[in-house]
Amino acid sequence: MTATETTKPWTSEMVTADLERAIHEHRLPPGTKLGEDELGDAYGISRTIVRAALLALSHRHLVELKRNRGAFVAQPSIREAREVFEARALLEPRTAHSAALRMTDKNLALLQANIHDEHAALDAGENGRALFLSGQFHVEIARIADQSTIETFISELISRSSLIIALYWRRRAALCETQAHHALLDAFAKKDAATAEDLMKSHLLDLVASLDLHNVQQPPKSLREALQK
Amino acid sequence: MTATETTKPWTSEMVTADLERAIHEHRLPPGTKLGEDELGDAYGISRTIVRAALLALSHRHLVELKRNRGAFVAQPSIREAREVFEARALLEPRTAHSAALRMTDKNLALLQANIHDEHAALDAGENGRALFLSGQFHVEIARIADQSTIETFISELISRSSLIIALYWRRRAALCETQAHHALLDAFAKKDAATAEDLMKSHLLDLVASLDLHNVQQPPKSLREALQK
DNA sequence: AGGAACAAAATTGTATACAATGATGTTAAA
DNA sequence: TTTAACATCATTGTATACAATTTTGTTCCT
Repeated sequence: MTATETTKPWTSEMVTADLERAIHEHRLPPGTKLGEDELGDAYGISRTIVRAALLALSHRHLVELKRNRGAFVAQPSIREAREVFEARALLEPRTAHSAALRMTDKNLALLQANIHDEHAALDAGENGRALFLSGQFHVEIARIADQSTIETFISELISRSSLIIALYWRRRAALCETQAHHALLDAFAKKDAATAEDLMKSHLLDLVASLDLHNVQQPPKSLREALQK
Repeated sequence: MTATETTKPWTSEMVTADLERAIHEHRLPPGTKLGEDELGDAYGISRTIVRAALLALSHRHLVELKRNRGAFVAQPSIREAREVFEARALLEPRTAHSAALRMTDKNLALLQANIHDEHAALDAGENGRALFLSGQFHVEIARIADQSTIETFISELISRSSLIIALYWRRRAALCETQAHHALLDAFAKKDAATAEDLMKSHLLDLVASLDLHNVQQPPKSLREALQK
């Protein structure tokens, strides 16, 4: 895990953020059991704090709590995957539009730095970190649009998308999203809101298209049901 | 409160739902202190469960947790109020569109029953219940659209809207939303998706217009700041 | 051996004890 | 009387003990 015992006094919010990032970066793959004692030992805290963090993550649909069974990194179904991208399609293009109108040089530089860091991570073979940064690009846009409510939703959807990518990604080619992000950056630089909105819309469509959301075998609801013929 | 001691074994989810409804119906107005012992006594459970419920409500922005101070029913700022309706404007019209396409007679009957119940509640002077039902109409549409992810978001936004109405409602006239809901129902009956989308869009605009989101005195961040001249 | 019944262990669910923090009230000095 | 320091009280924060449940392992019977 990320923590040793005697570093700092972890709050439940810090643990939540730490776990969310680990999930987002695929260091904790879908289905991973998150034992309370185990996590408590890792962070040097009691189960009380761990449970608060797991509860928070479950509210964000990043962790599934099974009564009397424990917490597991979520495994979004194909159905859920489609829904997540439907929601993103409703929220993100219009938010990119707003962001373009409010874009400042400073914000532009932030987005540029993000793309740069993602490149660096990819070159260093840190795919998880690259994926995280790629997601942050989208969250950053919502922040620039100055819509914290929508930002919260998008942030959750981005993290869930990372789980979806872990499960349903099919293109073996490296995530060529940087191209799309570059194009968005250009539109932002010109404060071209309409173009930014369109680019975001197609970017999301490309993302969905890069997934295999059809016949992949789904996790069976019950073993019994799965095994009878 | 709603509970006596020896009724049933309340789970944290049940307590969360019960409190959310009480907030939604304005039985717990914005700013109300939600003491842990007090709630625990009311439901006949320990603070452990209460804290889980309060945590859940805080994640939905219906309760504000102040460290070492306790939990309070949220008091959304004007800024937040605008954001909530911005988010609704992005999500709900398109969702109404989808719902119209998938509308069945059974779902139509459900919506009709909802409107009927709201009328009955209004006639009985149960304004809180009417407000709740009015919100449920919107959530129901998302459910009919078969978009559970978006439904979760809309459900949260609806509850937050109830807090916003409690704080910023200005028309003294009764909530004449039923007209808008009736019009929507007609569009749904005809499976007229485009009209449903338009009606939802203007319905939300009307709602915002019925609020006073301008010069109302906002809760000061600090007393000091508020009192120096 | 195969399988059912039972026993043991591990893990989560809940309540509670204690610590930490903040609010309130009182006293004493100026 | 004012005000600061202190003491008391109430409430939340965290850890832990115990109960409930599930899982795993063992034994015994067929």
